Amino acid sequence: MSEPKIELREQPGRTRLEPRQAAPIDRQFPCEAEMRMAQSLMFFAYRDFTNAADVILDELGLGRAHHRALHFIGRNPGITVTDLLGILRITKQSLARVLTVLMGFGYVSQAPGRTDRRQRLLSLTPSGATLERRLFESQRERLSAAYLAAGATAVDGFRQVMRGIMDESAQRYVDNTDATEAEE
Amino acid sequence: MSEPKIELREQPGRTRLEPRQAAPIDRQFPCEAEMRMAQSLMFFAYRDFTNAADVILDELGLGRAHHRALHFIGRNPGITVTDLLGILRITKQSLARVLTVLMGFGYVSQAPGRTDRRQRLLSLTPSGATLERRLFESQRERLSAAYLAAGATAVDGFRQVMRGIMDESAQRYVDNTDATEAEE
DNA sequence: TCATATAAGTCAACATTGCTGCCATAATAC
DNA sequence: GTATTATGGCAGCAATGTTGACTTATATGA
Repeated sequence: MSEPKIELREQPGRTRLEPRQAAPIDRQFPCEAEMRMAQSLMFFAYRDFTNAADVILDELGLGRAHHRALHFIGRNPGITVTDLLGILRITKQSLARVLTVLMGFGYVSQAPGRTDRRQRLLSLTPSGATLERRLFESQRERLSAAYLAAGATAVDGFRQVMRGIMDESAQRYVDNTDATEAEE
Repeated sequence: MSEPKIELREQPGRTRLEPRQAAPIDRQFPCEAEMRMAQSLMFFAYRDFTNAADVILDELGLGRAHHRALHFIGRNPGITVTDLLGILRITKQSLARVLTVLMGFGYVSQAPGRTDRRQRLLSLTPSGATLERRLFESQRERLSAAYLAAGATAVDGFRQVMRGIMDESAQRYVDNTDATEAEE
């Protein structure tokens, strides 16, 4: 693979630049090649980032959906079911299936809301927090290596671009998280 | 979370400090808060990036798996089934199911290998290329907005970090693609 | 206070996309 | 000529997403 042998109906005519130095950003800024590259980057980075935790999850008979729930409950102790649904963007039924398992194993606990007793505020139990941390550590290794290799400036760029890709409500979420983390 | 308030699961009472300035990166570089943030960034950015194409895929009765195949076949015309399996990291059966549909709709064509006639070299047909481009354009909007807003330096950092997160073979792949695209 | 809206739980049924194991065919390689 | 490789196909299972309908408890507002 890799080399286009036959045809390739796309790229009508590309101007060629000889070398291939640092960053050949000449024409319009986000050129097609860069956008294409981004598609691949998203695929591979997401795949390998999640794979790190999948190994542990497999041992426990859990899946990525459980990890996502643990992560967001861990970051937002006392979150309501509705709010968690809003973050994950899945249906109540999909979340219920996951939460039932997590509560069955004692990783997540519920508490009625203080002001609104219809709510069931979700939190990690000690063992849930331990598991979530274990999953986190499994991803941390790969991630911190990437961060260290790239440097603080690159990490800042990474954060900016990732933030820009997500929709507004997600941006607001990470902005708040960021603020919260910083002041804690 | 970052700060141990009580033990480490929830936080009944948070100590609050007033301000919340720029970026307090003092301690070790990739501090926990940053790693935690990255988990959220990966989730939201991937979710919204793929969602853009999902709308179109739904109309056609296709899924993300079909999009991924179209993307990598489009980027690597004449790729063998084995190589595509290596990129996608799924089983032969999972890919076969997807390819059967794509060939049934006439989006993908096969040709026997020239040197090894066991191979079935995969390429996009004209209509496959059109569809792939349509899917690409749906993601491009969001992505190029993010790129433009962040700027070339940030994009470079984004690329570096994403590359560092993926495993070695994926890094080699994107390095080759990068070189190929740049010189084309 | 009664009507309506909201938070949450639950059931049944279904689709997509992974996986395993097993087997077949054709072509290559030693 | 036998082993290996590239591909294809079948049966069946698991995880996780979906819809739609219905219930219960609680909150809220006219």
